[in-house]
Amino acid sequence: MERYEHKKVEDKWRKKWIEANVYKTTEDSDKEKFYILDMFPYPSGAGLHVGHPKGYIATDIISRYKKMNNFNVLHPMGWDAFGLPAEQHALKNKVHPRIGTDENIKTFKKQLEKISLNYDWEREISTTDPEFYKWTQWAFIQMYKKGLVYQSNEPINWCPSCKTGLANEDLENGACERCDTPIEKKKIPQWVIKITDYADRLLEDLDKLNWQEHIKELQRNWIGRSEGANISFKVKSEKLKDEEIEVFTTRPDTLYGATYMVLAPEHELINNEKLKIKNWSEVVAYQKEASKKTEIERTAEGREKTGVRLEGVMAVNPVNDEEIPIFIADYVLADYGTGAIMAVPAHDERDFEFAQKYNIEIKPVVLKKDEKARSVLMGIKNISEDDLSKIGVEIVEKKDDRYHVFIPFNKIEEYKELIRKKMENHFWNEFYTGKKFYFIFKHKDGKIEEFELNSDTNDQIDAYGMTFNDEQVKEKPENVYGWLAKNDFYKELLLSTDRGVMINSQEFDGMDSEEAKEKITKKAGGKMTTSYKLRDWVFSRQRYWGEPIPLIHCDKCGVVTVPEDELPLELPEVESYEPTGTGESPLAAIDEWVNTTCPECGGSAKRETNTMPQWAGSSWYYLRYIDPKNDKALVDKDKEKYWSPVDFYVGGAEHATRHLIYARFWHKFLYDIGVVNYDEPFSKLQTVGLIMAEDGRKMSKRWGNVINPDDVIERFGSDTFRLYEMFMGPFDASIAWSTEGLVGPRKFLEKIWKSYQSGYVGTETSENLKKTLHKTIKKVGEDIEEMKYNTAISAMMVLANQLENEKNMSKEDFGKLLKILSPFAPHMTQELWSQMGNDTFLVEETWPEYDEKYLSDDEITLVVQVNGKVRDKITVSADITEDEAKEKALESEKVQKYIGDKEIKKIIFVPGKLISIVV
RNA sequence: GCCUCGGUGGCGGAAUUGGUAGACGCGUUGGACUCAAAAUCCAAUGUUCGCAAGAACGUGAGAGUUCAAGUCUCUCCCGAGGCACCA
Repeated sequence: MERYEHKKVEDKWRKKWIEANVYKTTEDSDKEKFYILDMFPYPSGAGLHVGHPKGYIATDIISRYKKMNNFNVLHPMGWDAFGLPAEQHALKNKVHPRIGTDENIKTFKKQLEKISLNYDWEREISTTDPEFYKWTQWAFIQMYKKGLVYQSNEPINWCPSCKTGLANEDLENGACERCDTPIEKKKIPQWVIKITDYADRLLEDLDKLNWQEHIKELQRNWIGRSEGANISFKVKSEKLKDEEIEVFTTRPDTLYGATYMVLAPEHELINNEKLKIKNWSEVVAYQKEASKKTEIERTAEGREKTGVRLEGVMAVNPVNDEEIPIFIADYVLADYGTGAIMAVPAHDERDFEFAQKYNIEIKPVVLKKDEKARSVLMGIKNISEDDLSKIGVEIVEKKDDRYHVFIPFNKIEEYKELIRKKMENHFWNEFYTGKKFYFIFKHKDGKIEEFELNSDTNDQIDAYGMTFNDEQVKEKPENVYGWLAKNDFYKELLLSTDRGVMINSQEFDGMDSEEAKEKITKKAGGKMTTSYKLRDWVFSRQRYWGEPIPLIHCDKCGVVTVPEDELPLELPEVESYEPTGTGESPLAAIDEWVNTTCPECGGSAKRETNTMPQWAGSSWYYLRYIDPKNDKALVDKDKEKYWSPVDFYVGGAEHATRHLIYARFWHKFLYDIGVVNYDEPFSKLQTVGLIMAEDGRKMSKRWGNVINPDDVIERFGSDTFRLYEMFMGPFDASIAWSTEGLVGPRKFLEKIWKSYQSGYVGTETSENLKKTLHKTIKKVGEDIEEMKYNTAISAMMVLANQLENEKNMSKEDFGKLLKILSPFAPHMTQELWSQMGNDTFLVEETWPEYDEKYLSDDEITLVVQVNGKVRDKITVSADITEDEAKEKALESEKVQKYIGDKEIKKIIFVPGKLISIVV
């Protein structure tokens, strides 16, 4: 009997497939297309580890499956090869980054070929290839022409270790995503792309994508849309009359509670000399301090808020003309909203903290809706607990001289009556009715006065409150809500961030706060607007190994784009790739490249020396596979129409808010200028789970726990490797590698090999085995479509086990088995297929159909439950009627034992499943 | 703090969407073959009690709905990922 030697089998077929060019994608086909794509890798020096191919194997399986189902499949691969590691390597070894990059690509490709992934290598691309990045530059120029690119001098995120500016997406907790170095703010001129112009579309179009909900949610959060209002406050100082500051707020309903205003330290108005800020030096000192801080220092958890008041300047609240102080504080961010806020300490935790520190008034304007009325009850000498419980009042806290109580809404009148009768003289009681506060004053002589708290009664209540406490009446009355909020029992109602009922807000009192939002905004002369967390895309990098930005600076004409017929603008050779760290790229040192002529006026001009971020090429690479050699256009329109969009995109979840946002943006732009026919690039997205090391940690050179696929393939074979990675568990789960675990899939392959070599094939297939076979055909097809490979493989294992037991199968049926296994284990199945006398390639064969008649069983096992517990299992024919089933179930001795002489109350029959008897 | 997933044997994981919990694989134990070992094959393998037949318990914890809950509802605990001074 011939032994299964994986090496021999796999080498043989790998060679034959390449010779026969079976993976080539044919154009102009009448077949339905299917574009399946992997996120292309960065070819690192370390080569592949076993985690990389997991996604590639999955797409390979789908690709083969779709081909066998008569689809025209596009399944390409390429290289995302610009980036820092190649440059770092070049610096260290004094070779051009291109050399290292090319070597790495070669290694990666060799490794991938060993797995026999059916990529059409004729469509291979690399982002570093000038013929490719020509079109990255071209798209950038189109964006520039459409006004989507602007130069910014705002301070940007700067990584002092990578010596380059970074986009918001490149940060992780305030540090560089690559090297973990804390980010500094640095002022250097930057090219920025207005991705925020697309924020709404990026958000809304998520709804039409067939992506995992969890990834869409990440994008929604990243875009971070919030509805709110822009409202202007007049600014007053000695000299200044007409200046205004606009704030952004999501809570315009709380405008009456705005007791101060805060500007970001970088806010431009501060530098307006007319403000006549009296403590100018203090303000400047604070600005300086703030600019020095790293992102991490600024946002460190638990950090106390700081700020400086602008002395001699006040803002005027547009709805009640109240003058409020203005502060600068770094808890307000310059680049979100308008860089200025109205601070409402009563309904915002940060403002509350700041107000407490700087002793600013806290004025509640929204009363939280509560389930119960509540009160702090004093003067209780004559009030017994019994008195209270009789009318349903619940004591939540008891102190010597007071109760904190909840009052049912329908007992409020009884409660009032009790207070009037039994509260001691010279006390008052206030309680919250669910909508407002109500006061009952009992004077020394027993006279009773009652008030609802509102702006008319506020002063009177405040005055009574004072005299009852034997204090002097104040000259200026206080806000009663303010002193009520000092009591913790009321604080949670008055100082909450929830929606509720308006109070303390003149004509809006009593209104629902949601409803008040728009009305108060209107009264304030503001307008409803939307703000986003998403920032514009900082697009300049001060490094060498990236696409040169195709712009020219001319003294006369300003910034001019490089003429399109001069593209690609190639990276020049340079002596030193070393980043300068000054904010200039290494390209700035090459005079003969930098100095050029202006394409508009012909005068002398200088080239832009920054390069593009690594995300540029990957934002559109998937389009180039459709038409990789086209030198007239980014992609041919007809070809694009046929192949786009990508039907299935597979890659790591870590790209959810980076690559996948940039690519969607880039694609929408290309759609807007008519280059592509669809406004979303990837209709279905599936994320791959990580493969962890055997020790449960991430695979990393640092831990020395990396598993190289070459070693695995050498020992177990590529087919086993492929099967194992798919069998490990759910595709998107991250699971630890187990070398022991490889034995299972290997044994499974050997079982099938042996079944053939032992002569089990060629005779009859039993009825039973036929049933399993057809059920398996159905299941494997369905599971592939849903990427449930682990269960597909286990179903085939069941089939193989049964074949081994029965030792008989027809040639035709065994062929079907080989076909459904072939996407998973292409080499061994192909060898057996050929040994059976076939001279075709399995990948070019047709996927077998299952026969409905084998899917249902004639006899089934019916579970019999008594009171919900399984007591017996009876074998019956599949089409048994309810009455027959009941009769049979009751005949069972075991069942009778549990029924005994008890009365049968109910019998439930679930066809094909169970019968449940309730006694 | 907020958002999104998860929690099932010694381990990776199944479970037709409310209907036999633990498929399939690994590991472990026993047996066959062998001078022996490896490989292979057969059998057992959730826990507890029991010689056995069998019984009870069992899907993070607690309650609830139901004839029936891993699956639905509520409360809580733990873990992973993401966001985080975003007004």
